[in-house]
This record gives sequence, C-alpha cells and structure tokens, in this order.
Amino acid sequence: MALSLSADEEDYDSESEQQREANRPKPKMGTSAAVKLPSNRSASGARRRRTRCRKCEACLRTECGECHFCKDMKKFGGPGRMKQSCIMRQCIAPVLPHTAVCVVCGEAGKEDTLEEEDKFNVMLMECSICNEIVHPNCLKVKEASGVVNDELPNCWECPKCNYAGKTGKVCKQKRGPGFKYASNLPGSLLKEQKAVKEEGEATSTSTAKRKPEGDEISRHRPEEREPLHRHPPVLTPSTLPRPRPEDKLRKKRKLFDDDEEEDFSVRKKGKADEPLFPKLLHQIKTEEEDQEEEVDEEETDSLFWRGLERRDRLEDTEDWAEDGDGKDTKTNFPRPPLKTPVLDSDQSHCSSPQAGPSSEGGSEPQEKGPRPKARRKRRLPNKELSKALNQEIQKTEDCLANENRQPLKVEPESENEEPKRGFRIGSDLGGERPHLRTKEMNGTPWELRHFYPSQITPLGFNRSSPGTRPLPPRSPPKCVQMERHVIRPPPISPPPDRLPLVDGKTHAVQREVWMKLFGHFTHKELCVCMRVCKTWNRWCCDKRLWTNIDLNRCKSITPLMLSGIIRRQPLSLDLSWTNISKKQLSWLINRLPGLRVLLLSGCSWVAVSALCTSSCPLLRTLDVQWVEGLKDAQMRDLLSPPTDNRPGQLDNRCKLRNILDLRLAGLDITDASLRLIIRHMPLLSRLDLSYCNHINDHSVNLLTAAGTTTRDSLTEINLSVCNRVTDQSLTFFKRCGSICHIDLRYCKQVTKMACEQFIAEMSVSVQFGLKEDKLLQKLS
DNA sequence: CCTAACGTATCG
DNA sequence: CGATACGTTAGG
Repeated sequence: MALSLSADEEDYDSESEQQREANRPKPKMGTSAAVKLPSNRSASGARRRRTRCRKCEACLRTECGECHFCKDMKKFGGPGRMKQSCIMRQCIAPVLPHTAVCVVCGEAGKEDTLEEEDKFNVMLMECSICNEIVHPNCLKVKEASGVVNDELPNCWECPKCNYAGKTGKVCKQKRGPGFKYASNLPGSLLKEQKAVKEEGEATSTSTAKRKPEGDEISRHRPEEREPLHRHPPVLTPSTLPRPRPEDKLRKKRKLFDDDEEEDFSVRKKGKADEPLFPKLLHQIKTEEEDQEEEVDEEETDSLFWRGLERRDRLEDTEDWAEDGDGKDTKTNFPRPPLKTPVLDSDQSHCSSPQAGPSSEGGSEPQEKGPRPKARRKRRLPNKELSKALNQEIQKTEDCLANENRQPLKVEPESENEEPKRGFRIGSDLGGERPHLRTKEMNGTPWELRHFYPSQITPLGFNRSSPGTRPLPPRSPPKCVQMERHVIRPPPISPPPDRLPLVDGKTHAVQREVWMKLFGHFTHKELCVCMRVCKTWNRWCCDKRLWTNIDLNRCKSITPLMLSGIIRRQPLSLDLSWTNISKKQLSWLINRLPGLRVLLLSGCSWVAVSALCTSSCPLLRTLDVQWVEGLKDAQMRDLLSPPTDNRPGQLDNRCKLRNILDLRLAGLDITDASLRLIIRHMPLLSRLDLSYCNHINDHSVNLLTAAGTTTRDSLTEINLSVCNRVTDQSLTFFKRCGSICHIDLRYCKQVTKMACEQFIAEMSVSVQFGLKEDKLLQKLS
C-alpha cells in the first residue's frame, strides 16, 4: 500500500508539489495552456473541461434572450464576443465530457454497467485537487479515502490528495472543476461568495447570520417608524429632508457593508472552533436521515422566508430557520430536525419528473465500496441532491412569469405550463390581487403592509415622509451576504397536480383548487403552508402567489432572500428602505428580466446605481424617492443610454425607456433631469415630483411643452410640497391631453382660486374636480 | 466542418 | 475587482 501510494505520488505529482499546494495554480501561461489534452493530463494540473449535462432544468430551457450573455449573442443581435451561455441555462451539474477516460486504465466510465450499489467504483471520478480522472477502482491507494463532492457529478477529492492532506486548503480554494456559479455574471455575488469560502468555508452560515442586524438599528433609531405616521405638511419643505446627522450613519452602514473585519468577528463568535474544516461539518451533516433532509430541503425556502418575516418582528432569530438551504449551503449545522407538521408522507412522491444531473457522481454506496472509501462531502448523495435540486427548481417553475419569458420568441416550454391567464396581471400595479392586499393590510406586521396604502394615507406620502429618513438598516455582514449560492433558474416543469397522502392515495382536491385557497393567504401564511409538505411547498411557490414581493424596510437582505426572490420571479419588488447593496441589486436585476415594478425608495444611490449597468427593459414602475445622493448627475447616469456603443453591442435606447410610473419625490433634481426624463421616457404616465424643491413652473412648462411626449402621456402628476410651483403651472397643465390627476397640495404658491379656474376652463372638454385642497382630479 | 460555451487571461 | 475577450474544447 504504502508502496503504491508513493509510486502514485511520484507518478502524478512529480512536477511541483509545492506549487500545487500553494493554491494549486493552474499553470498560467496564456489562454491556450488552459486545458491540455488527455495525453498530457496524466501529469496532473490540466483539467478536462466539463460540459452540460443536458438534462437539468437549466439545460432544457431555451435562452432567455434578456440576460447579459444572451444579449451578447449574435442571434440576439449582439457581437458574440462573450461566448457565454444564457444565465438561465447555466447547467446545474456540468458533467465530464464523453471522451473522458480513466487516467489509469484509459477506459471510460462504466457506471451504466452496474447496479446502483457498485457504480461508484467504476464510474469516472475527477479529483478537484489534482484534476485526475480515475475509476476509484483503479486507484492503488486503498487506505486513504476519497471525499466525494456531491455538488458536482463525478467529482471528488481523490484518496491521494486527501491522504496528502490537501483537502482543506483546496477545499477553501475551489469548489471543484467545472463548477460554475455563473461566475462570469456581471454583478455576481459569486466571487465574493467564493472569497468568503476562502476565508473560512466551515463557518456556520447560521451562526454567522445571527442577528447582526437589528440591535443597532433599534438602538440608533427608535423612531424609525415615526415618519410613516407623520404628515408631510408638518415638515415644511424648507426644512426638507437631507437630515445630515444620518449621513454619518449611512457612512457607518456602508462601512459595515464593506468591512471584512466585522464579518470575521461575527463569524468567530458563531463558530470559533475549526472554522476551516468544512469536512467536519459535512460529516456531521451526513449523520442525518435523508428523508429528513429532504424535508429540510423543501422547507428551507419557506423557512427562510419565515425567518425573514420573523426577523422583522423579533430579534431572536433562530438560526435554523434560515440557514438551511441545503442545496445552496454547503455549511450547515445540525439543527433541531424539523418535523413537518402534517402530510409528511408525500415527500417521496413528488420527485422531479425531469431528470437531474446526468451522472450520479458518487452515489449511494458511500461507505460501502470496499475499496476507496469515499466519505460524503455533502449531506446528500448526489442522486438525492439532484432530485432536490430539481425539486427546488420546480418550485420556482411557476414563478417564472409568462411575461418573463423573453419577448423575442415564443417559448416552447409552454406545454409544461398550465394556463395561468386568469391570474395574469393586467397592469403593473394591478399585480397585487386585491384580496391579498387587504389581507396583508390586516393581518401582517407593519413591515409588510405599511407600503401599500399610498392611496390611503394623506398625500400618499406615507412611505416617504421627508422629515426623518428612516435609516435603512445596515447590511448583514459579508459572511452572510456572500453565502454561496448556486444560480438556479426557475424551473420549467409543473408541480404535481394532486397531493399525495400517507396511504398512497391522493387528496381529492386538486392543485388549482388549493391554489385558489392559497391565493387568500398572506405571504407569511404561505410560508407556513410551505412547511407542510413538499407538494404544498411547491404549490406555494407558484409565481402567481408572489407577483409582488415586499421587503420594504427589511432589516437585511441576505443571499437567501435574493435567491428566494429569483425563484419566485416576482413582477413587483419592493426593496424600499432596505440596505441592499449595489452588488446585490444588480445581481437581482440581472436575474429578474421580467420585473415590472421596482421600488427602491430610501435606498442609497450607490445601490440604486446598479440600474445604470443593468437593463430591465420591462420595468414600468420605478420608485427612487428619497434616494440619498440622487441628483441630476446621477439621474443622467440612470437615464442615459449605455455608454458602450460599439457596433452591434447594445441598443442605444434608454435602459428605462418603458417606464410608466416614476417616483422621484424628495430628490434634489432640476430641469436638467426633467429634460432627460422627457427625452428618454416616452411612455411616462405617472410622475411623482413631490418634495422636489427645485421643481418650478418652468419644469412644468418643460413637461407640457409642445413636442414632448410627456405632454400627452402624462396622466398623473404629483407636485405636492413643491413650493416653487405657482398658479402658472396650472395653465401649463391645460395642454396635457391625458392628464387626470394633478396634485398640488401644500404648494404654497398655488391658490385655490387658480384651481377652480382650471376646473372651470377645463370643463369644456374634461370635467375636473377638487378632491382635496389643491388636488385636482378628473371626474368620470 | 459547425456552433456552443468553458475557463482563464486581460482589460478598465 | 468586476467585466469583457477569446482560445480552445465538446458535441453534433
């Protein structure tokens, strides 16, 4: 044994032992050297490129046509330089190419020839450390055991490397060959996620997550909610926002965002011992029952959301409630196993109809094979994993709006999709089902509902009272934010139609009926439902139930939330007064091609600037009220076409050209911004400029001038508390063909008389009325 | 031969 | 450091 081991070492590792152990750098000698041919491979280092499994949901999708990489493709009119696959199609489980052979015996994988049990030893396994591809059976090293990486088919840390103790380091360094977390995505969090891994993979995400937020918030800002209840007029526009004291706080927040040390400390607190040895954790995890695991897998999503909601209310977040995205999270701590309250039985029934990753890398017989013993690196055997992945994906399936489909072509997937027209939203704001709205209004904590009633509270300023900008909570420590996540596209296949019961029968009530019921639940309640069983879990993930996701004032935006959002593919997303970072936002936007409504009021300009580089062509409503630091210059960045105008690169149109509803309350913008808006938003129908100190009659003149599109497109304008606006503006509004709603409340220089005169003069064509003092509304 | 796209070098 | 470019591989 020892003999063979050393022989192997000699054989494989001859060239540069040290070099490899120092991060095992790929020989960097130019692009062409990246991959060597099999012949060369025996002297480790070079790696075989992996290829699509062609079976996973991602592989089965069609290109979205919307994402960064699609836009680059020739077929979508791009220059084709980037040569990357569509974001939505990034394979979940890239496989070894068919041509891969065992470095020892020179033969291909033979897993097809055997029963499950014995497959492992005859299938090809690629070592994520030395990159060798071997049949475990062909290895001479029998003593040491390999460590199977369940996240990637046919991937392990081979016994040799494992024996040589390279695991830990490499583990930190690298996920494994071919494992691509959409790493090329612009604005991807992945790199940071990787970085975090490098810093200490084993860090418990759960402990790391332990309420880093909250305490400070409440400490600093006991009056946080205050503004909501304050009436705008109380705060004279002259004293308008920009509360400077908060600048400091903001900076602090930003510091937290970027400050690594903070993370470390938190992390350390969480798990002081052995932070660098993920294996330990994996082993711990391995003890758990698969069945149970699966429940967890299914639950996590809902747990996460539940955790999220709960966290908003209570500070004593329990870790397990949110850390357990088993597929995504490599590092999990054992936690109190969650018993699904009801209907446990159906776990096994709703496995994915679609195939998972093709090869069952290191499947079942973990300790079984007599030979190279392979420990599980992850909790789930690969098969389970892929199943779980698929289920996870399917969960999202319905979340992908029909509208989200790229408009350029009709997707053939529709055969898989049941008709949802009944639920389809007609317009942006119509997205929320009324009953859901009321529900939330009544039954959920204010965090969930306070955003809604803009029509209800006076002036509709409730979300943006200028007096005190509620300080968005600071971001969670990086270790939380950067938790690793596989980018998983929303699923294609539909969830099961019937609910399997314990006795093997199915429940009498069909999914669509359940769905109707679910439709009456708040998101919070849905999260509870999602914990019932897998089937409910998937049903509850139906995008129809999540058209509008509200994270307004959510204390911290975590990676789990981000992926939860992606899976649900909401049409409307409220991130107002959150501490979302630029990176997070651009990551989100890039993955929500169908997003219609984006509310970012009270976020920092830094974050909002993510919109400058991402495109969201379908965006109809953009709320950037009270965005600190958003002035004319930033507005220009936001509205101007992409600067990269290389031929065929991108369209020159404004990224926000389809905006219908723009909310700019409380911004220090001037006519310069208005000109841009007029030029670049031809469809603009509703414009909120309340509390904009620089807006005056001339601005209104611009908006309503002959030749502008806004003149005809504007239906609603809010100029309340714009003190430079005078009666003169009303005469300008007479030119507007479609105007229905003019809000001039609390404009000191607007008189009631002028309003009445406006009504009188307009009455020839349109009947207007005074709904409130200086609030003009078309009567119909 | 072609297209797709992986993985890394390199740019800004 | 994120974004982009591109040589080269995989598969047909």
